[in-house]
Formats: sequence, structure tokens, C-alpha cells
Amino acid sequence: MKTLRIPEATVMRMSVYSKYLNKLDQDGIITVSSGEIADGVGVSSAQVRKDLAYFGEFGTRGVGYNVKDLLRYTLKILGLDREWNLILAGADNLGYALCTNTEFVSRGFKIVGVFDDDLSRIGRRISNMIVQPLEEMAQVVKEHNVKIGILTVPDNSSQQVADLMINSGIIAILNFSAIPLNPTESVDVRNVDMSALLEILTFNLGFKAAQNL
Amino acid sequence: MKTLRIPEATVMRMSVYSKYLNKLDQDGIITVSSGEIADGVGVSSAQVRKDLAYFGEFGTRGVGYNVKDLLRYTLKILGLDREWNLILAGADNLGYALCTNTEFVSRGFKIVGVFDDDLSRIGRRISNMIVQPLEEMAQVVKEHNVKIGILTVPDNSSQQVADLMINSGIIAILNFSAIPLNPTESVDVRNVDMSALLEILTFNLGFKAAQNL
DNA sequence: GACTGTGAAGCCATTCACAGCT
DNA sequence: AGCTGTGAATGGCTTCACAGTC
Repeated sequence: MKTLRIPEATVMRMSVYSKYLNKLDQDGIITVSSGEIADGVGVSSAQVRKDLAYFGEFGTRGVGYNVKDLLRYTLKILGLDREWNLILAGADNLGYALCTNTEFVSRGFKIVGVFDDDLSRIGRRISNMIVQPLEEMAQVVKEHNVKIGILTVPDNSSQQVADLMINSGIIAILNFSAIPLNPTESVDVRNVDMSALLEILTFNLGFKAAQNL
Repeated sequence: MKTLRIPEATVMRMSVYSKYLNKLDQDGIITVSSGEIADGVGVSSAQVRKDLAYFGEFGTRGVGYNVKDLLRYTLKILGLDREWNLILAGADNLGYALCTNTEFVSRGFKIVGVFDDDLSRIGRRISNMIVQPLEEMAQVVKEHNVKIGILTVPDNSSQQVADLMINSGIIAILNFSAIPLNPTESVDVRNVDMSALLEILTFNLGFKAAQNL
């Protein structure tokens, strides 16, 4: 099997291509070129072809790519040719927002359990779920064969709840707390640091201002 | 002025270092080494030193860095030695969560206006603000000298509302919609694609599974 | 002895440019 | 003629390793 190491940036772009292809397909477009995809998502056409080339040959020279076929391939590659059950810990406003996020649903993600340790939140309804105490997590993970957890608890308890997830059987975590988790060999963690993203903007604004002197 | 091009990854890590230094400072730690910072945030010590070296010499050989001083420098570099006014468009659940995000406040970000075009949301209260119609945006931007906008509107109107922001005077946008915005020369856009992050996890899970065959 | 700051080396990702196919 | 697939070239980020300083 041709298993090179795939850049993470490539995987991220595959997700973007996939959504763009979905839009093209809904618009009834049959064929698309790497240049059109590139324009649609804001990268170079060489980048699109190189990214796709990691996974195989999907196009026809002189013609381009069949939208439906390439969409199917991208979904398959990303592991989205199935449904994924998720759990979420931290039923605050952000947790609530993620639970009601319709894009997750359209990509095949299904949140099957929401957990919190705050008594005022436990029992509250979020869409079609009831917030449960953390103690119930292990059982839900087992019952629904959950592999992925979303962590939106406050910074000071994030490591502790992450450990609980891992002990419950979770092997991939999307972490929204500002504290990077201690990495574990067998668990895949992605941090989403929203203030860091804002701070890239303020850094650039500061730089721009300095250069205008 | 020694203005090399600074890698975006470096700026992002500066934000992470900054928050870690803040924690150390609150814990009363006076001095810290690059190795300790590295362990604290999950990078290599050489990376920490290299990142800091883009901006100057802040440490003492044989000793390390003074926590308070380095914290102050990192904040200054990131442009956080002042308050930044923000506006947010899209008062749905995610918008609500971002408006009530306490970390933004602690980093000096202040949301001074929330906008939506949905009549059922206009007039609603979010923390100490009232959701306003999009038409009011330009005036609020001018009045509070806002440079940064957060975009949490549905995908199909994101470009349109982004254009409104830009016409109102916004020059940096944090975009949470799944559609990448058409890039404009003079506007700095960062996309936060949350499903793409989940899809990196499912991709890796798929790969792991394939390798266990 | 401990730790920073930094040139050099190594590695990874993107862009270029063109052969190959329709 | 148009577009893909890809080796080669380029560019950029990270790691190494050590001289310099306290």
C-alpha cells in the first residue's frame, strides 16, 4: 500500500474541497477542473492537484474531474462514508452552540451524549438530549461506540475531563480550552484556540501600523 | 528596523506562551527557562527560543526569562497592550457563545456590537448588549473605531455580510462559516472551520484502522 | 553548570514546469 | 487545445548543536 505521510494541511484542504464539491454537485455541475476548485476555495491549482495526488488519480487529462465521483472519493478519504458518534463535555454556551451546529450533522457527525459536572446544567435539555453527569460518560461511550470527544469545559478542569474521556475509551479529542492538553501517545488531540486566532489578527494590525510610520 | 517575515505558526505560539506565562505569573513564579515553557505548552525548547528570537533578546544566559517581563513583552508583541473593540455578526448560538466568552475579555477584547438580519433576534439581549440590525453596523464601527469583526452567519450569507463589514470599515475578520471568503487585498481574514478539524480526526482514525489490518 | 541565542543542517510543504493523455 | 499528474526546484519552518554569557 502506497502510504506516504500526508501533510495535515492537505487533509484540512481535502475537507474544504469536499464541501465545495458538495456545493457544485447541488448546483448540478458535472465536471470541474483543478483551476476551478482552486479559485473556489482560494488555493493554487497545483496545490489542488498535488493534494489529490496523495490519494490517487481521480481526473481525466484534458477534461478535469467528475464532481460526483470526486466528492465521493473525498468523503471516503476523510472517513465520512459512515456516521460518527461524538460526545461533548461542557454544556456551557459554546457546548450548546456546537450541539446545535447543523454543519456537523450534514457531515455525518452525531452528538450522542452531553456531559457536565455543574448541577445547574445537568438535566437541562439541549436539542434532543439531556445533559448528564460526568459519571455517565463511560457507559455512553461504550454503548454508542464513541471514539471522538469535544471538550468545552473551563480551562482549569480541561485536563481532568480529558483524562476521564480517555479512560472512558475516547481516542480523539477536539479541545476548545485554552490550555493545551498533555499529549498521550495513543490519543489524537486537536486544540482550537480561538483567542490565539484573534491575536494573529491583532498582531498583523500592529505590524501594519508599524510599517505605515 | 529588523523586520523579517514572521511565520504565522510563531505568532500563534506566542499567544500560547503568553497565556502560559500569565498562569506562571499568577502562581507567583519569577523565572522560567525555555525548557519549562516548552514542557508547559508541548513544543521543543529550541522552538521557544527561536520564536522569541524573532522579536529580540528577552532572556539571561544561564538563568532564563523573567516571567513578568516576558509576559509583558509577549502581550506587547501581539498588540495586546491595549483594548480592542470587536463587532460580531450572526447572533445565533455560536455568536451568543462567543459574546459571552470570558477568555476574550481577559485578553483585552471587547465586543461592542452584535448584529443580525433576523427580526426574531434583533432586540434580544446578549450579556450587556442588544442585537441590532445589520444597517446599524457602519455607525457602530465608526463610533467605536472597530477594526475586527467576527462572522458567525450562515454559509449562504457569509460573503455578503463580510462585504458589509468591509464597507463599514472592518479590516480583519475571523470567519466561522464553512465557505472561505473571497480574499481582498486589504482585509485580513482567518477562517475557523470546525468541521474540518473534526475531519482531521476522522481521517486519522481511518488511517489508524487501515494500518491495523 | 545552566541556559540563551543563533548559524547550519535537515525536513517538510508549496510552486514550477512540462510530459502525457483526451 | 486543454487539463491532469508529477519530478525538480524553491521556499519556509523546525531541529540540531554549540559558542557565548551568567
